[in-house]
Amino acid sequence: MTIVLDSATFSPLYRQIKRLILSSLQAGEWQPGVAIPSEMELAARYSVSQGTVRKAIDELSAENLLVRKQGKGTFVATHQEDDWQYRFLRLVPDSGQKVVLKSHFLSCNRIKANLEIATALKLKGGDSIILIDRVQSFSGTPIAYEQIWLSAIRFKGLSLDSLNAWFGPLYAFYESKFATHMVRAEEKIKAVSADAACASHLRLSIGSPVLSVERISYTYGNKPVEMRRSRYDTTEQHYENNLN
Amino acid sequence: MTIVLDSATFSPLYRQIKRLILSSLQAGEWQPGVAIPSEMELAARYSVSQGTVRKAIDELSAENLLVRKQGKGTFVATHQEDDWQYRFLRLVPDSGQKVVLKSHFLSCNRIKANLEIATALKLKGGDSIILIDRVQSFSGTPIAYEQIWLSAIRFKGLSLDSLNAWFGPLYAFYESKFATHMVRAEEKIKAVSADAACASHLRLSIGSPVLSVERISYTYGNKPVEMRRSRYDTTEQHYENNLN
DNA sequence: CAGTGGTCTAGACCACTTC
DNA sequence: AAGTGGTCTAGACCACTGC
Repeated sequence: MTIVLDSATFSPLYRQIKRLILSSLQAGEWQPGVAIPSEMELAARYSVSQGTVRKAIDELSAENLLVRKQGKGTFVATHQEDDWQYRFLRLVPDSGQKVVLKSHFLSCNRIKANLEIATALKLKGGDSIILIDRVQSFSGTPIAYEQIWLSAIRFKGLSLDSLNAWFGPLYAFYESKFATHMVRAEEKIKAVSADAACASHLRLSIGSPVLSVERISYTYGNKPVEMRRSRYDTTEQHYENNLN
Repeated sequence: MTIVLDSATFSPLYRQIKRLILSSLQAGEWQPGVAIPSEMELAARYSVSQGTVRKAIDELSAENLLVRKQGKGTFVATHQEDDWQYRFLRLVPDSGQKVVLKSHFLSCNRIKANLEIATALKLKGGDSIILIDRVQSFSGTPIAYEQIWLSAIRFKGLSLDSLNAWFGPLYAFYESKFATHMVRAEEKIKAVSADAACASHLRLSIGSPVLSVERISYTYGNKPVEMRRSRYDTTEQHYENNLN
C-alpha cells in the first residue's frame, strides 16, 4: 500500500503571518478603529521582512479587515467610520443621490429558533434568539421593512429601548455594544408579492411586487451571527451591483 | 488671480506600466486567451524591475483583465474559458447546484435608439442599434426573458441566423465574432410586475412579481457596448450577491 | 523632524509546467 | 533542464501625517 501525502499543503510565509494577524483580530487584541502595530514592528515580532508583513496586510486590507492610511498607520476596520456607515447597503434612489435612512424599530422579542434560522446561524433548533422588526424610511417615505434574527447569547441584553436609544447603523451598534464586528455578508434576492404586513408598513397594496433580500452576516472566523429578511419598495429606488 | 496646479498628479511607476499594458490590450496587440510576454520580458521592454511589472500585473489580474497561471504564463482574460462561461450570471437555483442555461432567440432587429438606450450606450439619439429578444431556460422551464441592445456599428452583420448558429454564452460570441471583450458590468435591480409579453414567455400570470435586472456592460476603456433588460422568474431561483 | 505606509530595485530561491 | 509565475530578503528612497 502506498501512502499518499497531501502535498498541496504548501503555504507561503506571508499567509502564515496573515493567519497570525487574523487570530489577533479575532481574539480582540486590536479593537475596531484603532491602529495595529506598524509594519516594521510586526516584521520584528514575527522575524520576517517588512515586505512579507506587507503582503499579508495587503490581502487583509483587500478583504476589508484592515484599512491602510498612508503616513498614519494600519487600522482595524470598523462600521463606525463615516464612509463605512452603510457599507453593505446596495439600495440607491433612481435619482442617483446618496441615501440617508431613518430607522423605526417596531418590536424586539425573544423567541425560539425554527429550523431555517437555526441552520442559517449554525445554532440548534429551539435555541433562543432575538427577533427585531423595523421600518426604514428615506426622506419620510418608508422603503424597507426588515426582520432581523440574532443569537440571544451573543446579543444578551439587547432590547427595544437600547435600540431606540441608538442613532446610526445597526452594525455600529453591534460593534460598540456587543463587541461584534461584521466582516462580510451573503445576500439572496428575489421578487415577491407584498403580504399584508409588508404592504401596510410600506404603504403599498397587497400583492405589489417588492424586492426580497435575505442576508446572512458573518464575523471573524466565518461565524454567521445575523440573519435578516428585507422587503424593499423598488418603485423609486433600486439595488445596485457591479460585476467584475 | 492664482493658478492652482493639481499637485495630486503623482503616479507610481507600476501604474504607468499598468497603463501601457492596458493600452496594448485595448489595441488588441494581445488577443483574449493568449499569453502576454513574460514578466522578465516586459521588465526589459519597459526598463523596470520584474517587481514593478509584477505589481502592475497584480492589479490587472485583480480586475480580471489578466489571468495568471503559475508555470505557464499570464493570459488575456476571455469569456471562452469554461470557468468564465457565465461569469456575470448571478442567478442560482434555490437548490444550490449550478445553472446550465439554454438560449432561445426570438428576434433580432435593427431599430433606432431612443434617448434611454442612446444615453446608456453613449450614442446619439436616433443612432442605429440592434435589439435582440431571447428566452433562457433551465432544465426545460423558461426562467429569463431578455431584451438586449447593441450598437449596430460595432456589431455590424449580427443576425438571428448567426445567433442561432452559436452555442455558448453571448459574451464568447461577441469576442470571437466581433472582437469585443466585456470587462465589467453594472446592474440595477428591481421587483416589477410581469407584463403580458413577459408573463407569456415565462409562463406566469400577468402581474406576477418578477426580478428586473438592467445591465450595462463595458469593454476596454470603460466603453459601454451592451445594454440588456432581463426579467427573471425567481420562484425557484434567486440572485446571489456577496458583500465584502 | 520622526514615524508611518508606499515604491523600487537586485538578486536568490521555490513551485509548477512543459519538453 | 529550461522557462514561467510566486516568494522572500535587505536596503534605499519617496509621499504623507503629525508633532
